[in-house]
Amino acid sequence: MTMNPLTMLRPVRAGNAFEETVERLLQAIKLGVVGPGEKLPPERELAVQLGISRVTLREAIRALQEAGYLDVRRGRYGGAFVTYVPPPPGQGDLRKAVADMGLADLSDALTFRMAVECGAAEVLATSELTDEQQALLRRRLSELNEAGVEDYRRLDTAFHLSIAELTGSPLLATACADARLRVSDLLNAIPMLHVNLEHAAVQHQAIVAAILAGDPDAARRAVAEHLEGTAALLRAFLS
Amino acid sequence: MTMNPLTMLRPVRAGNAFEETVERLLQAIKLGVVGPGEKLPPERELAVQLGISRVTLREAIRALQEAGYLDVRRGRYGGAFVTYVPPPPGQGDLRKAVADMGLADLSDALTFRMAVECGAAEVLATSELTDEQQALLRRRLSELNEAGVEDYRRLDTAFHLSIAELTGSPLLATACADARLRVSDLLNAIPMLHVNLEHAAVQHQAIVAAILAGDPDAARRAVAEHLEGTAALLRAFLS
DNA sequence: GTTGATTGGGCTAGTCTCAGACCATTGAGG
DNA sequence: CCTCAATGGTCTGAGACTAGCCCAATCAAC
Repeated sequence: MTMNPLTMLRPVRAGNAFEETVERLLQAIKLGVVGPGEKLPPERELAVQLGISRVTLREAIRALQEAGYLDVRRGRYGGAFVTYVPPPPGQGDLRKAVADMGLADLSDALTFRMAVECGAAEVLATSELTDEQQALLRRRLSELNEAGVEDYRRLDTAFHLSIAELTGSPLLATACADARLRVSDLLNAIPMLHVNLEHAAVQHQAIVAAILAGDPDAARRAVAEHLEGTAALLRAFLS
Repeated sequence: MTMNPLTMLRPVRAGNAFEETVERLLQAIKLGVVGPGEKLPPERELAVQLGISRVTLREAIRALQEAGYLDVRRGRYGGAFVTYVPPPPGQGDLRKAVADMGLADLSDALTFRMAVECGAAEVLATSELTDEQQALLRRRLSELNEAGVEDYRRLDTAFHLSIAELTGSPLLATACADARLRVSDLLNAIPMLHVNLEHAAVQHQAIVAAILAGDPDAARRAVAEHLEGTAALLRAFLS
């Protein structure tokens, strides 16, 4: 056997459709893809998008409703409205969050994130951006800079994912989203200190500048430095 | 809506379990994870590894048997033996292979591969390698250098995937395997010209050297150059 | 008010998938 | 030759999942 088969012969499906759907919707909610007060697409549409039957989707929505994440209303202009508001960041849950996922998985997730997000930034800096794309990137940055404590995580996620999506590579965008998901619980548990936010703002600025300047190496380094900062922060609060 | 929901609200499952299993096994066979003459793990084991029932696995195996990829034998020391031998590379099918996946998907796959494989090499060059790991890397390289036309693709895959697996990040390894899969049909359709093989050998050597030297930047550049070569080759045969 | 479009709520028949048990075949070792 | 462990082959009952249909509620527009 010349190759390790474990990488290829891994599980075909992660669990049953219901569980996966709950997980997926929860991620969309926690990451703020649909923010507080907004509503999910209509069941019939969403079921198609998720590639599952409406019955299964409804079960998942019902579970999230009972868990307090959604408020479901009938009738025209009804829908499943997000009631979840992200908890105020605090140090309390960090150790628990880490314990939940395991140290090996944490390292895995951070490594993965570093690889794909750096890659995305480099790709984006290499490609020619339209005025519209440049504007989007700038807008995301300024939105993030003006964000309050409430919205910071969501807009931070939006900023990072925009870089991935702008590459035009769905695979890369998905990988970045996946990476973000795997560390989101950790990120939410980190207290947002003023100095850290300032560092992050400078780094975000550097990332955008490098991308707009078409400097792949600088973009990569900027992202690497930024993510390294996050990782260091995690380590600091864990030790 | 502050974020593009299409990245998060994508399909939960790619298809039914049967189809996904056939696909997965076919990939393992075509990539040479289980080479010609070797056999798949026993059904009961494999079903557990793939996270599916034995019934579904058997259906998939039967399909592959009827398609001529496997020879299934009963009794002790029996099993599902791989009969597939990779077809001799040729230019004939390249356009067809590209047409099958579409130009946008091709670009997506190449971009993704560039990002994750460069990332893996950089990560690996950053980490401290044990003697054993260094030896594995060297062995894969020398195996590849001594490979005949028959084994070249398989050993090339093994070499690239080893880099990903040695990072110790399953997520990254899986991403690299996935990326490789998406271009494997293209790679198989490229004729293996002597000059190209020589270039590739030099580049492989450079990649290993950079990793063993612990030079992340050089490792990244070496991989980027190597993959860019492949992409250029594809473009050349397509125009 | 009445209407009609939109949306969630619910039902059913059929298919897919699973876990587990038991049968059939093979071949090395005694 | 016989035995027995390992392996594929088969069946069954239960549960998950689906497609499609119709009902119920809501609210803007008329």
